[in-house]
Amino acid sequence: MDTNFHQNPNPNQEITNQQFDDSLHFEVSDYYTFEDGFEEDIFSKNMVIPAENIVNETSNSSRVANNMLHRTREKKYKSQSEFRFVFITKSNMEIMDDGFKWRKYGKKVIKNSPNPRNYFKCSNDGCNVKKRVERDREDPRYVITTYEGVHNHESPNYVVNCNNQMPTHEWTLHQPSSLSFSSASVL
DNA sequence: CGTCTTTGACCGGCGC
DNA sequence: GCGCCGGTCAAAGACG
Repeated sequence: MDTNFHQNPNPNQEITNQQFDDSLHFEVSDYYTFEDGFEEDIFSKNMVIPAENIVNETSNSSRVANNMLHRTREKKYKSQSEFRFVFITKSNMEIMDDGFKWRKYGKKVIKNSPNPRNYFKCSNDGCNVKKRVERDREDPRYVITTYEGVHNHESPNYVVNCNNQMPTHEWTLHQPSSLSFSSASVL
């Protein structure tokens, strides 16, 4: 499966393994892409967790990922061809700089979840990419971000101030440092 | 004053 | 048909 990195969570910055202040630190735990027919394949095979390549906390992150995937499956999408991308991070921040500018258009309390789900659209004219951000209902240390669609424009060289919570931040991978967003995928 | 967020209302899908 | 639920809209407010 060819997974391009149109959704690299932070395309403007290099991925590093440096240590940072805890308040700026989060870990990339899992991410998944969904393309035509692929979602069904995952479930019929009880899915494979790619996170083994990314973190060493796979037992917990896998559970979180499974919860999300099942929730994702429950949802009916307008078009099977829409690109979907689930990104799970361990972070004390909910709104992270992913290199794009987003406009919040909704917030919803989800049944059986103590944490609300936030809805965003890409601010770029004519770009219909959406994302949903919520904390995992069972382990609020994890932030689950679901991207839907493909940007029809380049990522603006734009640093989001994250509601003044932080000036900017770096993405840090638990391990290994050589992970490439363009090659990792669920297969 | 322009931009962004908040939040209640509304809508459609789905199960019963 | 009805109620529940998640997703979206849009008016009003907040903020710089």
